[in-house]
Amino acid sequence: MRYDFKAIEAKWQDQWASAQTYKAEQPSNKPKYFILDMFPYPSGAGLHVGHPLGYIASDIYARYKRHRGFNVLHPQGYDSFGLPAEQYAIETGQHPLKTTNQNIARYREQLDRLGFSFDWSREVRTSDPEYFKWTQAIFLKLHDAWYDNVSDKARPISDLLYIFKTKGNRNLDAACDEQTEIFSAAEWLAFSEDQKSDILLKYRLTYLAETEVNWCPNLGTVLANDEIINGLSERGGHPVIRKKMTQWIMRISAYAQRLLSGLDNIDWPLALKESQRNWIGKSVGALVHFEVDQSDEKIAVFTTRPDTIFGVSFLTLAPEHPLVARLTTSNQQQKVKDYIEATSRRSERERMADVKTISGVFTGAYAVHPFTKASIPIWIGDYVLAGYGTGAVMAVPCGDQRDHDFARFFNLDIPNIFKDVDVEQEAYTQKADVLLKDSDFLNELNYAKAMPIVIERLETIGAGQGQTNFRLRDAVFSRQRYWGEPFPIYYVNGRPRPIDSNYLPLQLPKVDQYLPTEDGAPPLGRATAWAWDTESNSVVDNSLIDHQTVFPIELNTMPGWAGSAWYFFRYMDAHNANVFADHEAMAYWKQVDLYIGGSEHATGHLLYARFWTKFLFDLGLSPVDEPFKKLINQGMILGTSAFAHRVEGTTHFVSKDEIKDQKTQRIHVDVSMVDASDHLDTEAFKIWRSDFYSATFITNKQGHFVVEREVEKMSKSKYNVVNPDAICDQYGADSLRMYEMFLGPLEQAKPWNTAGISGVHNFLNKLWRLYIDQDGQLKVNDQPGSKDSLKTLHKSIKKVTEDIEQFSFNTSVSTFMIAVNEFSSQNCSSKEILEPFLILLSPYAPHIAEELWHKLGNFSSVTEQFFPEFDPNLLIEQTKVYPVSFNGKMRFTLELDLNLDKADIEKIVLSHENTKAQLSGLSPKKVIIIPGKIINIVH
RNA sequence: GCUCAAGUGGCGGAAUUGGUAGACGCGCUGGAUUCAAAAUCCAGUUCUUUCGGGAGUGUGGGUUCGAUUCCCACCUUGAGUACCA
Repeated sequence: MRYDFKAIEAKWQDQWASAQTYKAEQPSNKPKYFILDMFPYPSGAGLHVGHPLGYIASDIYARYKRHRGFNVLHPQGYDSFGLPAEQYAIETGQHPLKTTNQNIARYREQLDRLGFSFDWSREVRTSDPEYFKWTQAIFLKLHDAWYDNVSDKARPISDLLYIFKTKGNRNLDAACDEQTEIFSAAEWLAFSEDQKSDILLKYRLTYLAETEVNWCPNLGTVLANDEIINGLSERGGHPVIRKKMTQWIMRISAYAQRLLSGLDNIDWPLALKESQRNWIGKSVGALVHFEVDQSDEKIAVFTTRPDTIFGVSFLTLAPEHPLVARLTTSNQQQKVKDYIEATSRRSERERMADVKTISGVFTGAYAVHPFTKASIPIWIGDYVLAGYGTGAVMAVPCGDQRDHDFARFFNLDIPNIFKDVDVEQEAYTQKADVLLKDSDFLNELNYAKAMPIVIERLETIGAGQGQTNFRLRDAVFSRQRYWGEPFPIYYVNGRPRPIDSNYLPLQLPKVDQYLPTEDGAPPLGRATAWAWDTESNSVVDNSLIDHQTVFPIELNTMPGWAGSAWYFFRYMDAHNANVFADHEAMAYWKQVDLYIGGSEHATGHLLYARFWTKFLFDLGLSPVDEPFKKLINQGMILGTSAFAHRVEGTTHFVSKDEIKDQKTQRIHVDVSMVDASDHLDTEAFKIWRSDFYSATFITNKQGHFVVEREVEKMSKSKYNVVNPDAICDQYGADSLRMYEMFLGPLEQAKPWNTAGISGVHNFLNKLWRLYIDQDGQLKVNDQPGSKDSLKTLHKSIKKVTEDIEQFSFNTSVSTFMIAVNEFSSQNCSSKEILEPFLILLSPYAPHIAEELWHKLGNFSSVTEQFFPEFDPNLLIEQTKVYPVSFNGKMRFTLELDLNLDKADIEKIVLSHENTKAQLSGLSPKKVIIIPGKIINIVH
């Protein structure tokens, strides 16, 4: 009987589903293991072969962990709020929920074919009201919390109210807006309710503020910093401009230090930790105040190198700096005005792209050096950014290359404060052990020693203090979109009030169109029933707003990352109606042990999820403060695009090897029309797109039309997408699973090549034929396995176990192939060998393993078996002794099986004549010697 | 510019406390089977060679009896990030 993968796979998928084989136990006495994939956004295009890569890896690991006796939680769900469904709704008027449900159904169908061991009973969808009710509830908790810098954690607003009432905020150290007034307890009590409400907003962990935001006119919404790449939107590549808007904002900056320190204790790829560190951007230094000559003004600068303060030769302000206008002397007035105008005409993007051009202007004013009292010219330069630090720098040309360039360009002083260093040509920017000179009390000190001293002196004379700056900005949380979580907020006198969490979910209202309104309000502004009645605690018609108890509801919705910032907790207790996840369930599952997904979420999702987890931890709602213990980034599977060359301005296509001098354009052709030798099926191509119907082809001498190949990202528009369904039809899910692993290391990007799958497919066929004869009868006996077969088996067990634990799934596939080849040549048909081998194989190719397992007469599932252990005694290598001549000297390289201490080894080795005889039957070690001297002992 | 990662056959890739480089698969070549094809099986496949060998893991050095592996410099590619003071 042939290996009928289609029937086998369908049969076991049904069986597993109906028996709920992969349901996680709860409660359970077993040790837990939580393994999670980044849940997908269900797009209309469906899955391509690149998507399941991470899911296959996590599935192998989940199955392995079950074999090891763990209670495995391996769930899946959908990040189902998002732009594409809304875009489609705008175009067609169809409710995004309908599109979303259709896409989810399609995704599920595709996922099911691959034999994943997901516990679907815990599925979550971020757009499900039963889910987003808790997203809204967590938002309200953030709204009802502030950050206490002293205890270094979030606390409820009620604590803050008590502090205000009893002590005011004078001695309070809390994360808050920059311009927050100081008040006493008495003053607080005298404030009106509106005033109190405004002040509290400056402390809440999610607050409403008018800020400059990144506005994308084409998308009609604001974007967070991580959604912008080079001044263009990540999605769609539309231009983004700065605009003032009132927005909900997450005070993630309060957690900057903890988000940074937390990275030290989690097992994540270095590159990913590095980009989070960059994004958080901690710099330790000092704030220094420079008095301005003949003025009461002070200029504050932030510097990471206060030790170089005696090298300051000028100050530079950003053109947008608020003091610019007041400082500029009358005779410089015009020049400064022209300069500011010129720079403001340049967009942020131009300014960032063009870092070579040096420009600036003198203000005419001078500052006073805090120590030397020397006069320091104040300049304006657009290399200083208004948005970072204080928007002003103390320029130390000998220690900073930008300052150096600026000084040279405008012919300013470059005083040298570094001993034995030449700063004529370029600045000395290292913090190495070079000593300072011409620096008064810092002379003869290095960076490390000078830092604390100079900061202390600055503090003594009141000219500054040590300070730590973070680049991490608070995250804008409002989107002018329909298809997202509504904010549980209504407005009284223009001031936000929370809707009590008992009345959640606040569901999305019906709208006639999904576009912003004519006057620029978000799509929810079109809803006719979008007002909150505080009496009935329900949504009512807008016409009732005149009524005393009825108020307008927030029109923005939450961003895509809201639902994904906590979804891992929901899997622990997916159906709880009273709380986002039960305390006991969370205490058991704790955190995600292994998280697999792409690296594109480095500074978005992965940072926000850590932020929310830390917040929930502070409130005692999470037992852990890091959500993902170990994280692996799977590499992308790339597509191999094909191009046909067309002579420019014609419909003539030229085979790649026939191109002479003609100017040609490359046209993407669908990869399904190209064979393994890169030959295009020209007839199929002609009917593929109507505009190519009359195309003519210049083929090569063999009569073939050769296309050009290139590896690119897999995408519909590049016609290089390979659909997993087609692969399953032709080769089966087990082949696909093994092949995706076989392609290369999990973390690496690698191109897809359908031709290669025949290798693993042949392997599965071979395995089948080895144990099943033509009539479908089992070719297995109850004889014990031969010594060779046992050795093959245990070699495989050892290798596969090591591979899985190190996530080197690609080499395991080779191991299986070698084993089956060896079994075949050993004529191995022992049940004793086959059974453990099937358990070993089942994480990779669960269907065929299950089928053969049952054919062997077993009734329970192969997934319930314990993973086999290897017997080291069967793995003893043969003793090898080989002499090698080197430089006329004789030396010996020995690989011995032994379990002896160094002295014994020496003794044996030095009498190597009968080494082999003496060493057989002991556990493996390696010794490498030259006569008379042991060079290396391998333990 | 900075940070990180990686450079091995025609291709994907193996090989680490330093020990016979190229496992395994694709592709290719030859053979068996077949009327033929598909499928399957067997053999070969880094380059070079006067068939003794010789060279070889991006380049150039170094450490070592021995280096794909460790160290230094450089080149290339990829990823991230960018006037961050």
